[in-house]
Amino acid sequence: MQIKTETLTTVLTAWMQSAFSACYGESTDVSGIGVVATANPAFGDYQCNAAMGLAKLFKTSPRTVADAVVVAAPPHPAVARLEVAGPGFINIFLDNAWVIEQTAVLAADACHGVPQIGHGQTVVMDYSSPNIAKPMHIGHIRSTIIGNSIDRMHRLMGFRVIADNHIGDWGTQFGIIIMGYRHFLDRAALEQSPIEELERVYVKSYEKAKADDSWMTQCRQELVKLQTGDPENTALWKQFIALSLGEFERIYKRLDVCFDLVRGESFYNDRLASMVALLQSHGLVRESEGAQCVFLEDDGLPVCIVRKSDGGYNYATSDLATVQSRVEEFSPLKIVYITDERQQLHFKQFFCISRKLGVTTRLDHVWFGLMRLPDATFSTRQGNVIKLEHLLDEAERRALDLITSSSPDMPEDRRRDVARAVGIGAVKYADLSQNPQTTVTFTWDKALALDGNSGPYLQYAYARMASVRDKYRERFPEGDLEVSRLLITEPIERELMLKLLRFPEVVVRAAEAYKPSMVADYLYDLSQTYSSFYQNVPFLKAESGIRESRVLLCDAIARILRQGLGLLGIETPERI
RNA sequence: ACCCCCGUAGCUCAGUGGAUAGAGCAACGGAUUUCUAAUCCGAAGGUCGCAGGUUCGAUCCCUGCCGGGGGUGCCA
Repeated sequence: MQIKTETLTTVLTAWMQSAFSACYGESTDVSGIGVVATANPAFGDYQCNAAMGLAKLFKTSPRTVADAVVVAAPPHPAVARLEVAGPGFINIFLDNAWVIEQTAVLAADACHGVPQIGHGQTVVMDYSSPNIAKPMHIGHIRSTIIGNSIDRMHRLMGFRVIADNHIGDWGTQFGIIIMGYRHFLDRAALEQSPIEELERVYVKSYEKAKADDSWMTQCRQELVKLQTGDPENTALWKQFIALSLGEFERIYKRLDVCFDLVRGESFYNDRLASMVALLQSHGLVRESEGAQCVFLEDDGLPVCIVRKSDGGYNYATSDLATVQSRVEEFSPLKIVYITDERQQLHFKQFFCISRKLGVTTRLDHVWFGLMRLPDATFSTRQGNVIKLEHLLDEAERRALDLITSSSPDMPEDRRRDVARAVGIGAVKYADLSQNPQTTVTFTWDKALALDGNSGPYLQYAYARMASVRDKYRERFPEGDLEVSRLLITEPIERELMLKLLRFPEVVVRAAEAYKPSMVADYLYDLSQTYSSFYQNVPFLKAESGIRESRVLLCDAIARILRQGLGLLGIETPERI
């Protein structure tokens, strides 16, 4: 079986490069010559701007270069004509029959033209990674949602993805929690809401530790007992994990996020000592103030502690051991970490040390900006956190209100189901449509927007497409879309087809840039154009032939929109 | 002190080394006997933080400055 790896842009780029070669000889370096979609249809569909840059090299004018390339370009089935414009732009006009044919091919393809560039390769994705004994709040949604979307994009491109939820189940906080649990626990509250109660005792114990040195010392002792296998503390620790995972799982189910592995940091505990030994054998470790350190000043990075003066290990060591384990077990092409921006230095350090140990696997850190509240930075201790479940509940409630008023005839259970999809879709889209690297200022109205540039706008557009298809079947039972073909009778139909043909490269570029927002942007733009089409051009009332073409186009857009929203983890109800 | 992000319409944000910088919200004027008005159409809104530089061409790349956020050896 042949694996598709091309997109429209790569096809046109290769062709344009061959035209330059034909014109200026095989020895000319054409690797920098590219093709981009035009901003204005007056300038064609795609354009090549290379003539301007190369004119100096060829010691002639840009227009002369462009004219020569246009003449030398071999015929291509996709290209109707070329035009030289302005200072030396080469404008490419695609052939209508080819556009129609490719749209039909794209719509029928299971992956909708997305190239299978990951075929036969494995990627490990490390995202979400909440800490045990702490509730998930709105700050945790970004890693989960962004990571999951990047995960989905890679799967669509044919990668085997190992999504690993690297739970924070080890570390100094457990001494504090154990002390809190022993002294402050309210059993009834634990029954009611386990994580909230665990967090409460943690915060109380933490406050006491800050003020009371002897309490802090006892916390450390409990931690040491846990780390040395004390049965009682180990049992407590396991209980904390079980309680937390149960609550996390409930949220993941609502968000439709699932992992292939849930391995906490503790999974790698027995590798920590040997990891430090390995670092030592590479001559990377030096003792400083009682701690084992890797100095990275030659790489322009601050020192990294791999074993504390008390003999404990910290997260750099743990992450190094985790890489080692993942490389051994999965032989991945790359390992991708999705965390907030505060961890950039940590990842630079441990990636650097990994390379010194000879790890050649590509390691990528995808970071995103913090979530803030309009008036304050929010933190657990200030008590101004918004729990993730509260956000999701509120989203579904608002969506239900809207559906109840706009579709009063819909049965109750169905209305709830749609409200769930729309509410969760609104929350996800609000996050994914923004450039990940900017700080998000959380507001309820933005996170739960149901109109304008929002998840529900896209879902609504989809529901209308589905409705068109169903209405067609209802009113024209004798019609056969299978044997009908696409036509271009209005400029907006061609515009829509060209947008559909861009879907594969949007997915590839978004995945490579780790930016789901690029997919969101594309889908919103597509949906806007569709809405205009829908509003201004009759489908079912058009004459036979044109009617079938428009219904087919509508169906093609629906398929792409459904797949695209799927990449964002957003459902597409058939009715809203 | 140093390092990393951000600064675009009143507000929230897209955007790309290319031709006339775009959406949403808010505000203004229209459209519903019609395929779902959660929509569409129109008008309005900009020294792309400031100043230099590179380039045929810079909002985008480089340097400096100003403003905001984050980080910097024993938390993760």
